[in-house]
Amino acid sequence: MALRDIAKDVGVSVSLVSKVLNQRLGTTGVSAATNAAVLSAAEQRGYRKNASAVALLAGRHNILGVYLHSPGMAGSGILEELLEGISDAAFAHHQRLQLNFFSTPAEFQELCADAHQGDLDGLVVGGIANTVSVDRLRAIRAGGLPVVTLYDHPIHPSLFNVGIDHARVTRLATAHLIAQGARRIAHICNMEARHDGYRQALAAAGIPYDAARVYDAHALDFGHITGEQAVAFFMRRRVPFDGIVAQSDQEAMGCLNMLFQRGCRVPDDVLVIGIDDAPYCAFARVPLSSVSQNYRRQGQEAIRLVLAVIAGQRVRSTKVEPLLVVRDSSHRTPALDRPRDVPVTVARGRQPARRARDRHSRIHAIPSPCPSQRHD
Amino acid sequence: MALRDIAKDVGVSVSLVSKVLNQRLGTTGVSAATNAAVLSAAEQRGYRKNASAVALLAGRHNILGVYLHSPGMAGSGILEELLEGISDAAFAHHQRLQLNFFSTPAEFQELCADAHQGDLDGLVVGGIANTVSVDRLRAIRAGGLPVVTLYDHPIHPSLFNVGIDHARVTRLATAHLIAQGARRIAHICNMEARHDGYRQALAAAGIPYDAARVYDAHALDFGHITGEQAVAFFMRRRVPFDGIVAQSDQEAMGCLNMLFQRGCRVPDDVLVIGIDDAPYCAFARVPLSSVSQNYRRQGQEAIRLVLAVIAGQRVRSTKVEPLLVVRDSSHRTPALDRPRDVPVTVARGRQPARRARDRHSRIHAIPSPCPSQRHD
DNA sequence: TTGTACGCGTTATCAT
DNA sequence: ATGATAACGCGTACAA
Repeated sequence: MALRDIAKDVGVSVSLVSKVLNQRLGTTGVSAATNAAVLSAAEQRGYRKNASAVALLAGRHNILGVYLHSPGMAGSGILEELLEGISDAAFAHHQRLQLNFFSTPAEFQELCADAHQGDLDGLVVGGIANTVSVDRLRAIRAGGLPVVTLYDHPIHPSLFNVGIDHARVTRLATAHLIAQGARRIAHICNMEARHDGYRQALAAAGIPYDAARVYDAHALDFGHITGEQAVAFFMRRRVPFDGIVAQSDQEAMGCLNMLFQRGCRVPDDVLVIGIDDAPYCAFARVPLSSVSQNYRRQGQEAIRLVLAVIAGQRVRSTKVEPLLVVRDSSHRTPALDRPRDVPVTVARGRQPARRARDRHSRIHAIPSPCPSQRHD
Repeated sequence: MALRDIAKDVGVSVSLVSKVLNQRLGTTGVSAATNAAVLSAAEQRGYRKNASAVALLAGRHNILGVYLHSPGMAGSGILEELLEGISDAAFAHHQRLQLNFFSTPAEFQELCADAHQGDLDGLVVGGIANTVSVDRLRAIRAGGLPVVTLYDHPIHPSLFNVGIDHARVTRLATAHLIAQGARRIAHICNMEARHDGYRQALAAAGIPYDAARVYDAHALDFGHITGEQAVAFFMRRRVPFDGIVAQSDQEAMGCLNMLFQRGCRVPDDVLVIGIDDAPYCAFARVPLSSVSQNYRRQGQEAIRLVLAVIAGQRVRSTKVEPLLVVRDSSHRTPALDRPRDVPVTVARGRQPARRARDRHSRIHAIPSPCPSQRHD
């Protein structure tokens, strides 16, 4: 099943077969008879190009490295979504993946050493924490390998980035709680950009900012314990609040647990919203509202971007738009007539950004033009 | 940075460089001088083999297809674990991946059509539900492509499988509850094999089987609602129980929710254990005990197996061993002195099967020889 | 309209 | 101990 075989079948030369199959016939053309014969022979023998031969000839490999920092998002579903976006886009462009997970900086550096010498056409680096070495990546880029990162912001001009507008994430969450009637909204603060969004939403609604309603957590403490501590903190100080914008779904779960333990009702007394739209939001004691960061799209964008760089096109770093997913924890009037979340075992389509389990939660996309689609 | 360049540097032939770098010197050997010169030149120029050229020559591609059925395990962490195992093993063997997720049978068939003609050396098919067509896979196998599946049992003799001993999973869970003092253990039944394990554990402890304590769920209803319904079912019928063996962590979460709603305490009144060891077990209202199905190992095994088949070795389908993970929900005396689960943001190592967040939950491996290690 | 020749980078075989 | 040659499958520049 090589060009040779088809050429033999039809009785023409290998190069002619190649031309026909690639439609590289110049100005002249082929005789209709030969054309048809070649095509049918190829069809019949199930001909398929040898990717290695093409790659060898083209000086490419059609392989993209994907280095992901996996800890910090267990169970959040982030990795699944990101990988689905990445694998879909890679497959569509006939790229194979060298997929690697790393935990420690040492592991990351090991991978970088490999990338430097390996047979990769490009590299996508992502995950959550910025535990990677910018210098390593710059060296790789300087060595000629296109690099696309998946971080909040570009970490260097030569390293293109598909980011997330964090201020927008919290702005969306906070504005939603305001729209639901909350006025004294508490906030767990892990990241400055997200804190900005919280304040912007308050300002836009004319609600004064009160630092007493902000609980400062360490930058990487996104766990459920942080949520519990935050609620306990506010209560200990007798700070009244009727809404909480957490920085992760785990934090929000911790908030729920502590609120219930202290006799509060959600959403009746307090509205709660998390970030990430983790799968377990759907089956929390009170189904948890959340802001999805649209990781599937982020993965797709990363592949598109790195391929564009490989192709020598001029590209720019982009950001993807967050999505608001409303469930009971942030909704004053839980709709009894709204169908209950379907079990997650129901098959879900690949194309729609949302999962089938959430067909019944309302999704609010941001209406403004989406910068992440600039290059489509 | 090709062999040619090094040869030019040193002033020898290309083939000699190849021999030196591959240590294929036959019986004769090389002069120490040339040897050193070649090695240092290669080192200095950062020489790296061109994988495409090697693949072309070898008639291989070093690419493995990985087709995963993703729905049904959102948030369980299964996919992460499986993929970490797969990518680790693939990287170790210098194999790249063509990773694809499918939801519907139609999508699966599309992928199969591609595999049939594509540049894959082998195929790993997995996920949870058996929604794949055995015929399609057999056709692919018959076409010469090694196929390894990740299902409960081999679905055809020509398709090797890395499976899970389901009876052992529930046997382990049930025996654990018995060891903790439970005698009237309820059971949610989705799969016959798991039901067998439940009965085996009872029998081994001399506890009579009582069909009234078994709640029959549909084969694919592993969601939290099933857990709620099961508890409600037993209570409605006034069936007494002091333990529940659920069939998933979501089911177990549903059990917890309904038990609390009805005023029961866990673990004081009822012991609860789930299956899968999903990440959210650690931050449930009562940290949830579970049986891990060791998906990381399963992924590693699948790669090993498919490479063995490619290499023409005789292989056999295997099974991986489940691991019992004990947290508070199944433990009569919650140890106050036991450190609380650390937040998941703590970095975790890649090698150990367990996550850092669970460093403090006790893991009970099965002491018997592990069949999955037969081929190591 | 079709065919020939060459080269991508590597390795195995055979010759020197 | 080292070198020359052929071959893997493909695409393209050039020749006919």
